[in-house]
Amino acid sequence: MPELPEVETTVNKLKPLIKGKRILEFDKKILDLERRGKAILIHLTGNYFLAFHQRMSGKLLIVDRNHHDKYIRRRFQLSDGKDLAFHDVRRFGVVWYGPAKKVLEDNYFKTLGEDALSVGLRGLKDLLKGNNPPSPPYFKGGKREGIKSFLLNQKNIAGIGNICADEILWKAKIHPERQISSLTDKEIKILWRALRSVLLLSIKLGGSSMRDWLHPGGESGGYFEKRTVYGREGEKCGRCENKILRKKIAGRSGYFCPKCQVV
DNA sequence: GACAATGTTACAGT
DNA sequence: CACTGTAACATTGT
Repeated sequence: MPELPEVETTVNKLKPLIKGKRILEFDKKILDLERRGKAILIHLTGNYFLAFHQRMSGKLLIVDRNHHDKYIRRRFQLSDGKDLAFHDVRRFGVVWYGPAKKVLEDNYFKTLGEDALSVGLRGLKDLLKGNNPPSPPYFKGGKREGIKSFLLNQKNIAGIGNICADEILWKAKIHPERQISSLTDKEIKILWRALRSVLLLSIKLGGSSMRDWLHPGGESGGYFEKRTVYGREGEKCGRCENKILRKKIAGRSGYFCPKCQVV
């Protein structure tokens, strides 16, 4: 499911394909693209934004104008003759269009925490310990909350989804239900490093193409094959002889090694 | 029918 | 009261 690495990949791949082109129906030119959390923001002339959240099954594709598909929910004709298409089987995806200010007033953007790739070790520590200002204005982390639930909450840190959370926690050897208040400074440092390495490796490999997620040009990403725990219930842990468990945590499927991930 | 997924909201429980 | 966890919701292919 599109998480930070997939959205980052989408933006990176889409940028050279559409930057500078015009969107005919809006009569606006595409100035730039950026990722914010798991959303894609397209900056248009006139201080307008076109933005997307892929949620579960959304994909942004560049397609020929005569190419049709029942799951293309929205399409935008570009000045180069191609179409930018929002393909979304599950219809959970969100499309925003309007003045930049209006779009950013949407609850999703308004409550988004600091980006997972921008958070420094210091920042992560402050978040987990509830230090400093009410860090992000909509910060939701509590003392006894489990670490996975904390990482998945976009109001705390933006961009981490279910796959990345499990991969990060396995790498850091931390149990997903570990209470955040019990994490030592040393563990937080390991967690921060694991967070960065998982996200950066996934971006390098073009994200996870599980189910049918694709890059705008139709290529698939290579991270899903490299994953260590997600979806690997019953398989052997990559570090010890134990089997990967699956348990419902924070309302999602959680995969982890009960032996080397410390509660 | 159950399930998988995201992110928001409502609500029961501590 | 403040904080937690859980369930429900939007949807549809498997």
